[in-house]
Amino acid sequence: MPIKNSKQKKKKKDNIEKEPKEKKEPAFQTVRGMHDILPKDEDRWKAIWNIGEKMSELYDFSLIETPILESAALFEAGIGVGTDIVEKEMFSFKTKGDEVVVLRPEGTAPVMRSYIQHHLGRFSSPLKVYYVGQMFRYEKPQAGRYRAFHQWGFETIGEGDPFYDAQTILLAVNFLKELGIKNVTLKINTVGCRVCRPNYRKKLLAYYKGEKKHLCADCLRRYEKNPMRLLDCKEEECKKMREDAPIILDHLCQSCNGHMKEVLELVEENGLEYEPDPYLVRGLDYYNRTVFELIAKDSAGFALAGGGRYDYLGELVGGRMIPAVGVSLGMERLVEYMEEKKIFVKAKKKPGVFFVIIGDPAKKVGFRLIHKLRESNMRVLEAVGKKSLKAQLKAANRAGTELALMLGQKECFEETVIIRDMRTGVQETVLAEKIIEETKKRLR
RNA sequence: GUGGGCGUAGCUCAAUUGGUAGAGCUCUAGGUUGUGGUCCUAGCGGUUGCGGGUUCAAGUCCCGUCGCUCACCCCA
Repeated sequence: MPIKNSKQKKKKKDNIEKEPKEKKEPAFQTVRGMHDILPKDEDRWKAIWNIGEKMSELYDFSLIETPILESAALFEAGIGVGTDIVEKEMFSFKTKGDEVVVLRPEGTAPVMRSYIQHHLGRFSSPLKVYYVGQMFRYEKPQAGRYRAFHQWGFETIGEGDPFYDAQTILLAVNFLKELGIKNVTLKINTVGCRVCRPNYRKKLLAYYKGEKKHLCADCLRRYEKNPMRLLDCKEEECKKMREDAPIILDHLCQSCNGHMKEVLELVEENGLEYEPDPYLVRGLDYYNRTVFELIAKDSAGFALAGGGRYDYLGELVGGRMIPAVGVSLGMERLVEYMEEKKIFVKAKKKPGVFFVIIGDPAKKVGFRLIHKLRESNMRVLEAVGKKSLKAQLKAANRAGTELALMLGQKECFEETVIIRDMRTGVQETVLAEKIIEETKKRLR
C-alpha cells in the first residue's frame, strides 16, 4: 500500500498542535462593486497618470479637485431627476446633521459647482481644468462597470466656440493614442438645443405614436419619459422602426446646424475620422449640441471615453447660462483594454541599485550608506529580512537592478563596499566613502 | 433592478457513477562556509466562498447567502 507523504505529515502535525483550534476570522473583502488597484497594475495606472498630466500641460489644462461628497441636490438639478443615474444609481445618505449627501456619480456637475462658487471665470476665460478621481454609481457590477471607478476628465468652461468642442475631442483621441490605443472609433452626434430639440421631439413622438403597439416594453416607457432614447433600443423590431424615424440632423435650428458643421470641419481638419451616429444620445440631461463617444474598434461594447457640450448645466445648478464642453475617460476601462490587448507600457522608474547586507554586524553601516545613497537621489532596493547572501542576490535578480552593492563584516572592517554588475557578474571593491560617485559612474 | 453561468492552495487548474483533496507556477529553505538568473530536493499553503439540509459518507446533490461573470437596463 502506497504511503501518502503529505497525509502522514499532516497527521503528525495535527497531533502536535492539537489545541490551537482557532475560530474563523471574518475575512473582510471589498464592498460589492469596489476593487483594489494592485501593484501588478502599477505600470498601466501610472502610464495613464503620466500621460494625463502630459496632455493637460500640452493643452493647458489646470488641476481642479472637488470633494467626493457633494449635496445630492447638485446632481438632481444638474444631471436631471429623470435620468437613471439620479433615479437609481446614487450612493446617497443622510449625515448626522440631516444633510442629504451623495458620493459623486460624475465629475462635471461638481466642477461647474466649483466654477460658480469660486467665480473661476475670473481666474481665466475660458477656464480649462482637468480632474481625476473616483466616481460612484450604484449599479450591478459587470465587466468594465464598477460601483467605484476612476475618471479622468477635461472641462472647458465659459466658451461656446465649436473650436473647443473639436479640441476636447482631439485631446481625448490623442490621450488614447499616447497610451497605445489607436484603433478607436469616434462616434459623434448633436442633440440640438432648446430651440430645435422640442421640435424634433414632437416629430419623433408623432412618428412613433402610430407604431406604439410594435414597441417593446422598455420603449413604451421611453416614449413617455425620454423619447430620444427610442432610437437607442437593441430590439430588432424597434431597430427596424427607427430606420424611417426622423433624425435630429434634419431638424436642427440654424445655429445648432452651423455649430455641428464647424465642429465636424475642425475634426476633419485634424485628419480625424469620425462616424456620425444619429442614434447616439447620452443619458445626462445637461448635454446640448455636440455629444461623442470613443469606442475601441476591436473590443465589443462600451465607450472608453465620452463627453459633449453642456451649455445649460450652469443654469441648472447656478442660475445662469455658462457655455462649456468636456470629456471624461474611464480609467478602469483603459487599463482593462490595455491588458486585454497586451499593450505594455514601461514604468518610468529610475534605474536602481540593490543593497545587500550580509550578517547583522553590517546592518548599522549598511543602514547609514543606504540613507546616504537615497539622499543623493538614488533609488535603493533592499531585502534585509532575508539572511543569506544568496537569497538577497536572488531578490536583486528578480528586481532587475543593474547593480548590487554588497556589504559584509569584512567590508565594514575595511570601510569598503563591493559593487557587483548583475549582468556580467563582475565585482569591484571600492571605498565606502566613495560609494556615491562610484555607483553613479557605473549606472550608465 | 430582471434573467443565465460560475466559486477547489497566492495564481492557473485536476479530482472516476457522492467514498472526507492533488498538480504546475509562485513563495521559503537547503544542495554551495559570503555570490543571483539553470538544475535537484524539501517545506509553507485548503474545515473545497460562507451557512444549513439530504446521506453511513458531500468538492460532487438540494436550499439560502455572499462574491464574480454574461445578457438586459444604463453608462466611463
